[in-house]
Amino acid sequence: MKWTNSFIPTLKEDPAEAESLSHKLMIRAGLIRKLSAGTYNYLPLGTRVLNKVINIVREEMDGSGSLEVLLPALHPPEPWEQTGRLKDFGDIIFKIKDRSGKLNLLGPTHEEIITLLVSNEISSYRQLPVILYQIQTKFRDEIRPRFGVIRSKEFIMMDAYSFDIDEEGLEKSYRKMYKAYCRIFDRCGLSYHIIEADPGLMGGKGSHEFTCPSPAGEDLFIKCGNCNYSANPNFAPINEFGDKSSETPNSSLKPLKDILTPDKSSIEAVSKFLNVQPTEMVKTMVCRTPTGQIAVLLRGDHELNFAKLARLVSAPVVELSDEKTIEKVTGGAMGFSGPVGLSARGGPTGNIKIIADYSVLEMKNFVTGANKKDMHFLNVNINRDFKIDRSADVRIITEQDPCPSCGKRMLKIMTGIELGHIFKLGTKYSEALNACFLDEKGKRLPMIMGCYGIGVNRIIASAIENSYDENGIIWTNSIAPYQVIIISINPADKRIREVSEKLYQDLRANSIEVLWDDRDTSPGVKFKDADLLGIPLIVTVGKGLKDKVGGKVDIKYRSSGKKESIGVDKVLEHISSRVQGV
RNA sequence: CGGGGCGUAGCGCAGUCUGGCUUAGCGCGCCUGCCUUGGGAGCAGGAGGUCGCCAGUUCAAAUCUGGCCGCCCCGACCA
Repeated sequence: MKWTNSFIPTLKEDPAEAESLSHKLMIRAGLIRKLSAGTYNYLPLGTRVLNKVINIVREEMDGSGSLEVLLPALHPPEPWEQTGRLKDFGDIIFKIKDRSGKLNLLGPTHEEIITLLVSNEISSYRQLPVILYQIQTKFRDEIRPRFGVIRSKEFIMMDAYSFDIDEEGLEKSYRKMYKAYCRIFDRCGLSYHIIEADPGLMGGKGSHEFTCPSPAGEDLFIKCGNCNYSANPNFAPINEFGDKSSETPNSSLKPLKDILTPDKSSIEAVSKFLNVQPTEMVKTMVCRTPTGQIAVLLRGDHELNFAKLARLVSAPVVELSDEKTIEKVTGGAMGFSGPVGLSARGGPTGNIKIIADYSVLEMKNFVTGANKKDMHFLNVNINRDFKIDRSADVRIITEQDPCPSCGKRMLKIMTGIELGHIFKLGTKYSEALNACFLDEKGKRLPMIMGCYGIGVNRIIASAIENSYDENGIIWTNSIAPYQVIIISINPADKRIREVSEKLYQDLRANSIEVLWDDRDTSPGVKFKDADLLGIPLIVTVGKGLKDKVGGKVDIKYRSSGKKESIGVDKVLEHISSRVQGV
């Protein structure tokens, strides 16, 4: 492609609308332009990269034995009602009405639709297993789209779904996808972590996130510096009865005392006011479950992990109670809750359960709310001042905790971009939508499902977040929009034009993707744009042609910055050997 | 949805506090011509703006007031 025939609007300055690095560079290099918050136009260069990524995804999915399909983006609401997810997803789903007034959804994901399809068409164990995938636009009415294409309202997803006759089959399908995902991200040149994760709204029991570390990421994960264990903090168990840093060695139990704390309701405010550390305080969080209210006790500096709590009490969702309920349960104002006296109000072991995080067990003489406005207790102690129903691991892991896998205290909390997520679903959807098969004995059984998603647009943003310098993007060969860019220093010069043209045609004849910057503009502009675009090989045709020994052109490698001069007669072969085998 | 910020030419911004001194500016980009060609050249000429929208205050509004819309950031939320 000749630059003068293309449409590559580059910008000298950072756009005001962009904050994250990949977002700025994608706009500056002419890959994308915003249409509205959370929707983007892909320009020719961006589309080329997108297609490169899609091709890699498709090759690897096909290679894994999965079959490509294409499902509608427009969904009837009924299957979503059947699985309960119309309600669970809530406002995330775009809802539109057709001319007859019937509700339609824009698909945010396709478990329901694919399960319905398979349920109608597959009925025998002989037809299983099967893995179907598609590469298609998804719609999600995000609360806050951000970071350009990293979180947008409309995005391209590769979503795959496996159907098996038993758990063993699911395990095999899951491994296949796991491996295919690794190959896809490897080929795209991304660094990524594979993280044990919580299935969340998808349901099921077991999932892994593929996350690219980046400051523009919204996902937190923990990583062990010793054994490489990675997990979502919401998922990581804390295999320890307490945290040694909070031990109060041998201190005798001091007498319980109340103290006025006017308007000091947060841990931070009380900590300052009473001059005690948050680690010496216990916070009491009143939570609502389908079966009743729970008071959860946590050390002041810890955070409640709702997912763990939900699993503990076998509830689908656990939420914080509202202010009125809290006042009813504790008899005091919100922000001044505490465990002391709860027994009289239905605590152990009446209808209000008290659950203490393990770390609270080792605490002595701590501070809690007094269930009275503007009042706290000092020197509170378990068993002496109140009883608990049970202790458990219900908090979010911190960097100070031991690794769940190796036990060493070398955890780091990192941020990353979630590139892909794979789930073992089980029978949640097949049961709800009646996707069953007959086994060899003629017994009717629900199919065992897995689902697997990749954010295709996020691969592009992540690749840039992974690889750039102060001058622009540095593409890896496999997803670069072009392999080679030819800069003609002065296209009006006859010799330069002829040599450039011949090289351009020769490269094309050899199926090498080449962009020829044939613009009549000053050399600096072309060098800057070439760096900004990040094309791996930059070939400059200019004064090197006057070399005494014979005409030469210059090659610069974008990633290393290394330069070399090559004779005009050898340059085609030279470039071919660099570009092949990518 | 709560908090904060922004909206002036294709892009980046000044002007708004203190209404009139502007025919609404600057840099980049764009168009024409000349010139130049190894790291965002130079000279000359030129095009391009309902100052987000609506209403109000005023002799007078980019500037003050009210409402609305859009965009960005933080939070909550989210596969």
